[in-house]
Amino acid sequence: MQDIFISPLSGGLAGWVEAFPHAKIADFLKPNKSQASETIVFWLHMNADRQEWLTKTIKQIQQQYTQAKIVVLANSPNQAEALYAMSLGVVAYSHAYSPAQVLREIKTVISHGGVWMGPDLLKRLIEVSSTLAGNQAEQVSQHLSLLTNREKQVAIEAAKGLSNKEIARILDITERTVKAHLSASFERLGAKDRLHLALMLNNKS
Amino acid sequence: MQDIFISPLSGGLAGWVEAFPHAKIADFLKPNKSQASETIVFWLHMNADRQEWLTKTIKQIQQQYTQAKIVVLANSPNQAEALYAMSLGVVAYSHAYSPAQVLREIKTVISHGGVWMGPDLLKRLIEVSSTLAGNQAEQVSQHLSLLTNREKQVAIEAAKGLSNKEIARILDITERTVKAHLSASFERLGAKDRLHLALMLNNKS
DNA sequence: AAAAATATTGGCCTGAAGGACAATACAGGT
DNA sequence: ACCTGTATTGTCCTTCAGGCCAATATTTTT
Repeated sequence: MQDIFISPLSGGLAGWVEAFPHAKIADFLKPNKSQASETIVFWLHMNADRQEWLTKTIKQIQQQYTQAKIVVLANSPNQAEALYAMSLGVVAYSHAYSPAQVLREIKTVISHGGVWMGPDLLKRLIEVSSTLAGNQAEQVSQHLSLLTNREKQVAIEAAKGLSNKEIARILDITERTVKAHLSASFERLGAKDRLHLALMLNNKS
Repeated sequence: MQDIFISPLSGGLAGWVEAFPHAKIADFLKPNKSQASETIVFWLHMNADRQEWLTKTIKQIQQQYTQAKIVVLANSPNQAEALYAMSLGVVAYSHAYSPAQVLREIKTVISHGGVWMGPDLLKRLIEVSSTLAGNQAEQVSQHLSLLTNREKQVAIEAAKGLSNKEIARILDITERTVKAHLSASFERLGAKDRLHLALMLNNKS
């Protein structure tokens, strides 16, 4: 799992380098040419005056890397910004000057499908939500994080209602392979068949 | 890091044992005599009719073990219960029959300070908190109005993921009749199979 | 270097799903 | 009485899904 830090500070912050000596550090998002199957963690260094940049960058990443996990490291963390970032699909939000140890913890958490946020933020989220009746929009499930890349692709197509044969065609693999990935997906997600899988991925369970 | 499962089912569920062969399984919380400094993960097996028990047990754990992480594994997960549990300080909420793999993921996440919850719940938390506004009534699909009463009943069950046989049993009709109603439903709604029907009735297409 | 996942494909088999082609019974409206 | 829509069930048949038995190559992790 590769780490890419994006920060206006060339060289990044000391804690980052300490935590991930082999990470790439850039000052802007480079176009994704290679169709890497590997999951990439993007660490976005957020400054109060760069909200527009944050929005744009997150969207770009999500377009170019379906597998990416995005972390926002804020110079001046605040709940509003955290909420905003997480509503865009960011899976962790922390202080830019978090020590290396914390950064590594964050990485462990998100790479196993978890979410990382400060205790205050979590509490706030829960308090507010407990009192309100909410709605839900569309976004694909984080169940997907439990699947491997290929399984994910197959599962997504299956959840759209495609047959194994159709999936095989568009992914250019054998129908047999589709079955294998699907069976593995059922196992991992605890779904009993493709319909249950679809319900899960469509936020119905 | 020690794992303690608390479940009314002696022996616990298979997935737990598979995930954590060395965990203790009890049917009630034992008093803590030793002042262990080690972090303990408590996995509470929740049943719909035991909310009182859940509340009491969580409070006891928090009193006796300052370091404890508490996970709730629910037989019938739902958002309300999840919100309630997390408002008590639970750091993960999942299905009781989650596969071993998921349980291990959860443990990894929480033991590194993360929070684990279903994608629905997270999304709901964020949405509600960030918008704080408009809700939207639970609109049952308008598709259903195209069906006759009996077809409707059958279609709804099918959309939950039940098999023809199961539907036949709960509606007390023959499996053949279920098929007839389903075929009629497909015809009327223009669905090509039960999965598409499910997607339609779940407002996904 | 060794071990563990992941991606790929094969064949075989069972059971479920859904279409084709029916029949019967009952309700309500014309 | 007659027609129409609904509800019910039957048999036969084909296709598909998914489990079980694998094996192999590549990648990732330890």
